[in-house]
Amino acid sequence: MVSPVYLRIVEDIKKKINSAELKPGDTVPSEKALCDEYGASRMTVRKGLAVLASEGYIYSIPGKGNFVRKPELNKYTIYYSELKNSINSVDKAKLLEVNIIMPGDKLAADLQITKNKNVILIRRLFYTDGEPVAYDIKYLLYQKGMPIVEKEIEHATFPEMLSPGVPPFALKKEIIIYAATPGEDIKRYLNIYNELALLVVEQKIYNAENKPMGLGITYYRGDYIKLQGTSQ
Amino acid sequence: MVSPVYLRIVEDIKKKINSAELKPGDTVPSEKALCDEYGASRMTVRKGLAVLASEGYIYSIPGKGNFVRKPELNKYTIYYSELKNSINSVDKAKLLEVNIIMPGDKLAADLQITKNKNVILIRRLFYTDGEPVAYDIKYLLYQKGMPIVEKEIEHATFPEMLSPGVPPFALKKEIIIYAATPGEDIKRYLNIYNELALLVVEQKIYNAENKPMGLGITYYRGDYIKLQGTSQ
DNA sequence: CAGTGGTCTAGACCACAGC
DNA sequence: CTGTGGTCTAGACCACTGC
Repeated sequence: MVSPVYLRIVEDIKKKINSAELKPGDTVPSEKALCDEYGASRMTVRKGLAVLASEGYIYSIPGKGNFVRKPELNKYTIYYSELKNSINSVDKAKLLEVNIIMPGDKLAADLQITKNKNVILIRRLFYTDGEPVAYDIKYLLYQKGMPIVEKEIEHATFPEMLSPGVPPFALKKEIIIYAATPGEDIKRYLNIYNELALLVVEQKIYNAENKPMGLGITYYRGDYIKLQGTSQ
Repeated sequence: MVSPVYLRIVEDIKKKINSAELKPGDTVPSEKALCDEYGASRMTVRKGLAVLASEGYIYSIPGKGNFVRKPELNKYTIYYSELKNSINSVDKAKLLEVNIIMPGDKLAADLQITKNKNVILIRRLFYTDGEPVAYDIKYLLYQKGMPIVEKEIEHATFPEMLSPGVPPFALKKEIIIYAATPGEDIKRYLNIYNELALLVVEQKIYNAENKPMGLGITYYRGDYIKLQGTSQ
C-alpha cells in the first residue's frame, strides 16, 4: 500500500508551501529537476503539478516555470438553501399566494425584461417547530415544464421550481445577504412584537446565457438563522 | 489556432451535460470509446476527463466507469474580509483598545484553551466616508512574530494579524453570519439613534492542526453592508 | 541558443467490476 | 474472463522565455 509517485510529489510540495519553505511567488523546482529527484517520467511529474494547480497551490507560466500562488485569504464556501442549511432547518412551508403579475420598474430591471411580460409570484411562510421563522417571495419567468401544482411549489427550493425546464448544471446563481428591520406586514407574518432584526437573503438565478430566470427574497427572523461558511 | 484535443473533449462533454443529454448518474463514454471517437491516445482522453473531474462535472469509479456528478445546487463562493468586500469597503479604522485579558467560560471554550491562558483583545471601529459603520472585536492567542505595534494592528485583517507567525496557506477559516439588534454600547459606537439591524460576522481561524488561533466578531450597520456570493 | 512548460503518443502493468 | 479505470514510461514536437 504505497502511494503513487505523483501523490508523493503533491504531498511533498504542499508540505513545503504550508511550512513556508516555499513562499508565494517562489518557483517550484522545474519539471526536469523533479523528474531527476523522484526518478519519474515527465508525465508523472506533470500529473502531480496538475493536481497542485487545480487545488490553487501553484500556477505555471509557459517558458518560465511553476510558481507558488498567493492564497485567497478572503474566499469562503457557504452552503445555502431557503429550506435547509448547516445550522438551522425549516420543517414546514405554507403557500400564501401564487399569482401572475406585471412587474414594476425595479423588478423588470432586475429580471431584465420589459414591463409588459408576465411574472409568476409565489409567497410562502416557513415554519420550524410550529413557529413562523421566515417569509419568502419568489418572482419567476415562466418556463416550459415548470410545476404549477401547488403541492409541488410549496416545499420546493428555488432551483427546483425551474427544473426540469432548465437542467440544473446550466444554472448560475447569486445571493446577496444583509440585515434589515421588519416592516409591519412581515412583523405580522413572523409574529414579531418587539425589536427584532431580520436576516435577508436575495437569490438570483441565471441560465447558461446569463439571462435572469428568477428573483427570490427570504426574510428570516434574526434569532432563528445563522449562515456558515468555511475556507478551503 | 486550433484548441488542443483534450480541451475539445472537455467542451463537448460539458455541452452534453449542460443540455441534459448527459444527466447526473449517467456514464460518460469509456476512455477506450473516447480514444476511438477523437482518434487520440488514452493519456490525452484521460487529461480531458481529469479536467472535468477537477471542475466537479464527473467522478470515476475504478473498474466501472466515469459518471456525471449531481451538481451542488446549494454551494456558493463568497469573498469576505472585515475591511473590504465586493459591495462595500471600509476606508478608515480606529483602534479603540489593545489589551491582554483572561478569557471567560465561553471564550475559553471557543478558543479551546484553559481559563488561565492569556488572550489578546483588540477592539476597533471602522469608518466609511467619515461615518462609523462597524464595530470589531478580536481575540487572539499570542503567536511568535505577531505584530504588537499599534500602527500595524489598526488596518490589519484577521489573517494578517497572525502572520508571519503562521504561514497563510496553513490557515483554515470559518465565518458565521447572522442578524441582531444592537445593544446600548454598540448603538453608541455606531451612532445609532433609531431602530436599525446589525449584520454580525463571526470569524474563527484555525491552524493546520485545527487548533483555534483566534476569534473575531464584526458588527456592521445593516444599512451599510451587503455580502455577495456566487455559484460556480 | 538552452531551458522552460504544453501537448501528445503507443505502448505497459495493475486492481477492480461483473458476468 | 473481458472491460473498466489508475499509474507510469520514454520518447516526440511545439511555443515561449531569457540570455
